[in-house]
Amino acid sequence: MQHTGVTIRDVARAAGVSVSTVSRVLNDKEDVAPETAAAVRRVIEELGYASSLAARGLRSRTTHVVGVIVQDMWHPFISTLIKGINEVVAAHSYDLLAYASARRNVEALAQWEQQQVARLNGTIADGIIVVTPHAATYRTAFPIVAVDPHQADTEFPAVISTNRQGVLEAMNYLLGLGHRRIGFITGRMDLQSAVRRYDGYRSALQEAGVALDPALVVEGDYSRETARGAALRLLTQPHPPTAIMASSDDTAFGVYDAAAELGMRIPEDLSVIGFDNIAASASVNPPLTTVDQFIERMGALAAEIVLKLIQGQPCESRVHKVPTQLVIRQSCRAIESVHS
Amino acid sequence: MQHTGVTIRDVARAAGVSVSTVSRVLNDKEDVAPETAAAVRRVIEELGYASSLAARGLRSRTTHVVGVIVQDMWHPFISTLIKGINEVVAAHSYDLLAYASARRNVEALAQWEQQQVARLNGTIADGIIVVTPHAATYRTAFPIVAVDPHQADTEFPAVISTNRQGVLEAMNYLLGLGHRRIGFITGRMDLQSAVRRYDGYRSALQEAGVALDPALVVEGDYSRETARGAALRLLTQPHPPTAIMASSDDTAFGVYDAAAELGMRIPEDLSVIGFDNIAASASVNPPLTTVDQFIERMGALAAEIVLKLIQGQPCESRVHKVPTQLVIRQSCRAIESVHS
DNA sequence: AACGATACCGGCAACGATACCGAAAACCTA
DNA sequence: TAGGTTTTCGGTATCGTTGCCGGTATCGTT
Repeated sequence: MQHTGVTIRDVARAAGVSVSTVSRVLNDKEDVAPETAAAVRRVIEELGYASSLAARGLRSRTTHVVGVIVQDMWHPFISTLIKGINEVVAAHSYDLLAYASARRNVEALAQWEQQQVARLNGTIADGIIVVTPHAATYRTAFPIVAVDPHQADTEFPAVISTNRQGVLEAMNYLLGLGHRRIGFITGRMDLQSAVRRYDGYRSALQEAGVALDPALVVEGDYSRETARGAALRLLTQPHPPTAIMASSDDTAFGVYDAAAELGMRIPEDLSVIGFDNIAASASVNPPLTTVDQFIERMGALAAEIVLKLIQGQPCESRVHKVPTQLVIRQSCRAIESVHS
Repeated sequence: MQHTGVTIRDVARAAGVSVSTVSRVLNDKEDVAPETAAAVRRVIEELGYASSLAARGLRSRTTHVVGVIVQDMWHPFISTLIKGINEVVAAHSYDLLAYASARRNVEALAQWEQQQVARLNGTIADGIIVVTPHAATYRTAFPIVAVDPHQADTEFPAVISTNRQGVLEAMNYLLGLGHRRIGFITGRMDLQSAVRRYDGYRSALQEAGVALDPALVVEGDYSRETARGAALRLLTQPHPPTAIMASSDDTAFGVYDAAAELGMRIPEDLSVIGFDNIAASASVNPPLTTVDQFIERMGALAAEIVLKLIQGQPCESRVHKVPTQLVIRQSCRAIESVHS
């Protein structure tokens, strides 16, 4: 007995039955006498036994576990997403397992994901949700759902929000308030979501007949710190913007930081709009006007799809869009005509 | 071939070698010719193969994975903790696996945890960190570390913060500002941390020679919504407190909500102190004075201990305390003498 | 040329659990 | 009571992987 814990054999021996019988009790099979089952259950409780996830999955190919592959469990977007996933998954009495790998070499992210998928594939989880995947295909016929994938068209179902449309709405709001010089801080441009948000920015300007000034677009990476630097560059140039459209709430917070450093007030001196509507955006000062992308609902939807796939039901459509909605708070202000 | 993905056998067949050889390549063993290894590696990459975590763990009893058992991955405390854990774990090139179970019956939490531990035990993870465990002992000789356990003395190493001391400091700050009627909203009193924070409240009053008024203590559960109700009760009574010590930042936010409803300004009409120093506490309005318990460091410490245990090193002490620190921001104000 | 020492690799068993098959026991039915 | 049916249970193979053992090929040495 090398196993550090209690195995099914220990239970069988203690209960005076065979391993098979214990297994039957564990899985609520028919063929077992009530009193035998009761005795086995008592022993299981006494010994504090639980079947090994690994061994069970290896043999029976079904684990009642949904896996989530992420690069970082801590980021608010991901953690909110997991909340949405967890609720649906728990309601179906599936367990949730989030996996983050240390061995991550940036130049081969797609391969890294493939590895993670293969590692959990079939033996640990019944289905997998991959968050912001780089790859568009995995070598497996396995329930997989992507959330916010890099690639536009994936082989597996994907859940995305209407990124372009969301920014478009926000921009129209700013334009309606009279802003014409609107700065833009991009997200990580290797992400599909960032590209589409930038698309929304450009489309809105075009529709409004405002020429795009390259000096007003700065590249960010969704992080607060990078955004701070980007905002400083935007705001210290000769002809600074009167409003900044940020590609994420974190990015918007970076703008807040920069404004504070420059002694600018929001919204009096500068209007700001974020994207995501993470929890913090309601409680910052001033409360941030932002585009809600219903992250929890995205997670819930992804979970529903993966559970459907697990149960063998086909997935009707490949791309599932979750609509966005502009949440107006207090970080924007109408601009008075500069010449009046 | 029932496996939905690629197995070691597929790799062996494709590379024209035996399964054993592939295994040797995978584990960087000595006895394999460089060109053979290269060929195998090429096939592995072509097929997108990765060894199954389950099978590998089952056979070799070492997985290079640290497991974290939580009830909810979403809560800021837990998610921050995971961030701290992840950094240390990744630095040692271990993978991180967070597990949340759906089958949770509240009356038998300790047994539920035992199940989770047994489930991951040995075959999936090399060591386990249990967050806010209910049980004080598990039936296993396995690297286990607890963070913020319910029980005061556990059989396994535990990481806690100096909860009592933290509240004591905060209270002394409030008392120093002249406050005498200080309300207290407790945490979930079944948690060790909540009890110790309440201890700190009582000790501070006693040391200062202020009698404890039971009307100023209301039970909460660390949640914002419950705290809102609790704060409303505190603030609408005949002789309301001039300051509220909240058992967590979320609790303090609930106090903010209640104050807003009642038209009270913070800190002009009411001083508030929180506990945790989660990210949001710096960006609320006004920025919250709170007790930083260095959640990330707690996670990092837990990870270090569990890695040490995995490597067979003994753990010198059972209880590891992470010191707290009062972070003074703008939610408190000195009280003018009511009679002047 | 013959031998021993390596280097390399394949076969087999085992990890803990479940699926399947068939045997033993218990229960009917006539 | 004999025969048949059902209930209950044990034995065995197997999942994908690695550890161990031993076999073969290659090479250097005298």
